Amino acid sequence: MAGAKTYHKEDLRRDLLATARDMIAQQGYHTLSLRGLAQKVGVTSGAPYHHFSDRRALLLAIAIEGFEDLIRPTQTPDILKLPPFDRLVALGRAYLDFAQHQPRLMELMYESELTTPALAPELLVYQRQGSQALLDAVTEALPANMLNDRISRVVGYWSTVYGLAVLRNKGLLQPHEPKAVEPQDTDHLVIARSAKAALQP
Amino acid sequence: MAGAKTYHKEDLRRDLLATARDMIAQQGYHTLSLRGLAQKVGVTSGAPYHHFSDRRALLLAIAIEGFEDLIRPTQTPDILKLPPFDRLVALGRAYLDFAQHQPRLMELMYESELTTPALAPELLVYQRQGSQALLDAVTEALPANMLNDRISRVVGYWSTVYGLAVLRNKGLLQPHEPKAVEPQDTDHLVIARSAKAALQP
DNA sequence: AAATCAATCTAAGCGATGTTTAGATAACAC
DNA sequence: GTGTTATCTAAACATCGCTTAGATTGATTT
Repeated sequence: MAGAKTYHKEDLRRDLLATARDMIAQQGYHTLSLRGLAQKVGVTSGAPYHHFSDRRALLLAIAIEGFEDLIRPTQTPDILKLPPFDRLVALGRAYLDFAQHQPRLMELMYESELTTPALAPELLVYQRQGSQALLDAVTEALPANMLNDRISRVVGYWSTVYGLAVLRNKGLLQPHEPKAVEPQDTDHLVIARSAKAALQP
Repeated sequence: MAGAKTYHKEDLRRDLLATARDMIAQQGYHTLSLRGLAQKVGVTSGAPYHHFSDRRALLLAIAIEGFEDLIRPTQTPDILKLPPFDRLVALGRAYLDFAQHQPRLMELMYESELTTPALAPELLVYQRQGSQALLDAVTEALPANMLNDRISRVVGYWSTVYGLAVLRNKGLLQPHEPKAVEPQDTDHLVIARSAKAALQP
């Protein structure tokens, strides 16, 4: 009897994740309480502990879902078949799009107590995977005579993309700009320029 | 009788700030509890509320102290008298040095619940002030024929510096680098390159 | 100098939270 | 059907932020 109100919930774990994700998308992970979540799902406060060892584990699961959503588009044939330079620009834009549409999720993925001071080791893997496609594209786009300078160029491009994504969400990109040009309009300029800077001598 | 153990503490507010700053520097702001702090200072749990309206206010005071430490070196004559290009590189390095030496404080200043989702408006002023010297230097260093492209160049340089500072603290700059060149060694390379990229056509 | 007053602290408690435990209920295997 | 296991409820515990009432101190006033 799917959907009927039973004592046993059909799939409480999935309900918890989906509802928590919605709540986080609205008000951030800080204010999410397991008790409030349980109440919203219609279950007592002890029930979630049969599906997650603690609050941290639930947040971790949601963060990992977020990374999968972030990484998936970077592995499509559409992206992979692009020439290296076009690919790294496309990846940068994809990263920025994700950050712009899921700002609260980004906080959970990169700035939450899951990552600092004691990082969940599982999450570090995903954090690195999240930028790997970007880094590979820079390396592949580099002419052979610059490969020895590879690291600083990779670091430079990745830093620019991440900094741009985060600072925009924090509202720190228009400090006292009177004729405020929207950063969205300058994204591709910044990305293209830093991509060029990563490749040119 | 300074230092004598009196009922009235000499300057509890200062003690609380100093001790809290130490605790945050060690384990981050997440795990800081007012009760634990009060106990460490040797006072009951209600005492801090005579000096700070709530936990948030104490964290805010510490964050603001941090911004003052971050901003002060950017306003010295030594820095201000540098030519624009040298100045913006020096400012970038100063920013990175601060982040490297105070990683937990950086989290409080830029990634804590003070800043998201409901930002303390006082803090936004300091956050913007923290990058203002950087932005000014880029603008001043720009030749007249590029001023119309000013915003994207300023945004690009600031994003690179911030991204580099934060990603290094998160350990996200050496993903699977076998012969791991320390990011410290590439800082000036990255900064100099992004500074150049911000200025050149 | 004595009395008054405001500031600061303690002691105790409230409400909310994360988490655990014991026991009831439902789904399922045999 | 019977027994087993997973899942939920109900209740409780510890901790935390924060408030209140009252005690103690230092300063001010007279």
